[in-house]
Amino acid sequence: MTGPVARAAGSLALHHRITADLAARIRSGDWPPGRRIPYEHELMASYGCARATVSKAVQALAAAGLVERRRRAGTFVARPRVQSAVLEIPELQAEISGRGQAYGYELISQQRRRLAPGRPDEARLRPAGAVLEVVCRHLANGAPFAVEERLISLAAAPEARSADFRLTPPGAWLLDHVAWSEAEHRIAAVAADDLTAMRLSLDPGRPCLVLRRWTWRAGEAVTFVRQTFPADAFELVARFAPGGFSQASGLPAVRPD
Amino acid sequence: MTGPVARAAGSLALHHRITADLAARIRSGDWPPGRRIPYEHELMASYGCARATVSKAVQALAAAGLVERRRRAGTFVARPRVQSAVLEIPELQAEISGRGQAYGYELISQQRRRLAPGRPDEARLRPAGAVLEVVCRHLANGAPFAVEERLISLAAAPEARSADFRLTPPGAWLLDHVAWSEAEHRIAAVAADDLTAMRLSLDPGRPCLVLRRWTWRAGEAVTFVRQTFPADAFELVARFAPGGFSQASGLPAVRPD
DNA sequence: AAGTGGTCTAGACCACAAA
DNA sequence: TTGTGGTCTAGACCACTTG
Repeated sequence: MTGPVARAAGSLALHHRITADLAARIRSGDWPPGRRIPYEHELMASYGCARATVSKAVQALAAAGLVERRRRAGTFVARPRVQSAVLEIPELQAEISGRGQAYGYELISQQRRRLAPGRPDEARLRPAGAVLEVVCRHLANGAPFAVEERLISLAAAPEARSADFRLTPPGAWLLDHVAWSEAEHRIAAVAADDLTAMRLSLDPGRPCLVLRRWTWRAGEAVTFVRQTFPADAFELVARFAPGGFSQASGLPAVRPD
Repeated sequence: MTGPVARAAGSLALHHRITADLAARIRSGDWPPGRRIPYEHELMASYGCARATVSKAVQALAAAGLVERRRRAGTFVARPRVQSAVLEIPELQAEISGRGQAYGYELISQQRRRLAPGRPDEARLRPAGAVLEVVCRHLANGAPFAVEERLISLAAAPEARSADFRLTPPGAWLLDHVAWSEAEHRIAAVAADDLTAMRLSLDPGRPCLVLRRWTWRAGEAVTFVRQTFPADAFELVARFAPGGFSQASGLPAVRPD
């Protein structure tokens, strides 16, 4: 019995406080992917509360995908996925291979430079910071599939200084070197400019899909990437179902085309 | 004291079973938006379990956005949002008004017809069903902003038979007449064909962003819509943050541009 | 004022996977 | 075998909001 509900200082429910505490340690990179977080009974002791309370807190992390729980083993920081299931923006290599096509990659240029504060896209990265600029090209069955222009903040990811992107696409490299993060995507249609058209073997003015993505870690911008696809080569898919609760009726067969 | 964990028949945890039960009633339209669902103590009696169990089940629905809970009032089926926060595809009227522009709407045509099984986009709707086809145009400050071609399955939404879309955009009408649903979006870039170019006051061949959306209710396709935007008029935004737990560090100022 | 949902506890049994 | 997380209970106090 009892349980006078020790109302925490911040007027925030205790289990919310615990969730936020743990999430902060994960997002900051303090607890890297794969690391085991404390057992529930340890968190009970740390926070001085019942097991149901810490359990609720950690289950919220699991529902958000930040951790994975395994019986008898413990709870571990999850490896970041490229995307949630809602907006599928796969790694291009996996996407092309999944189509049964041969994937090709070509580095076009790689250089250090300073940000151009005049460009609004770049302004979201740390102002006046040094960045690594990588321009590359993805091929499917030998045909240009996408051009990628990427900036990596060297302040946020100093390991990139010594990275070599001649063989490894920068997206794949970052997946292994940047912990959990927030991201924003912007998707637009544009007419190919002369340079892009040349790189994609298109006529200038032809429509292209442009995907821009900013990625932050702990509030600091890590990378900005702009990928340009020929209009007929790529289509983004986003599924949305409220609450993934098993529905006996079965989902529609959403696989044609 | 007791609590032998009455393992349910389906080998599914009781709170999961309850969540699925309630979600099914909501998605089927059995409980329409705004309807109050049973109080927790009523669910306790129905399922013969402790309050914590039904509470966990209903809180899962709330987390998924299917219901809204108000103290002292009860728990109510939420009105479907156009989109989750992850992929923001707002109603065009709200989007344009939000920019401080004048919104305009024009119906181009409205007619009943049968599905054309040859078109793969349409094939996802119930085969051989009768549909209402609505073509319309959205304007911002008097300039064409988007053309919309929509099919509404009359088998799934018979009320549409008597709807009048001369003044009301079909999207807004559907929001009030179709309950919770699943959706899929496909986003692509295309060159404007002659008809679309004329309707958007563009030169043929100019790039456009095309958004296609299929919506299902209880496994049955309700509507398909194809919206075409001039490339410079529209940009889709998708944010992704793992778990929206308050992070004391604060999110980056993601509002420039 | 009354009743809802929000939270917390102390204890218990269980399934399961790792050691 | 052991200990983790998964689940459930019976009871309690509280905040908030609505009638």
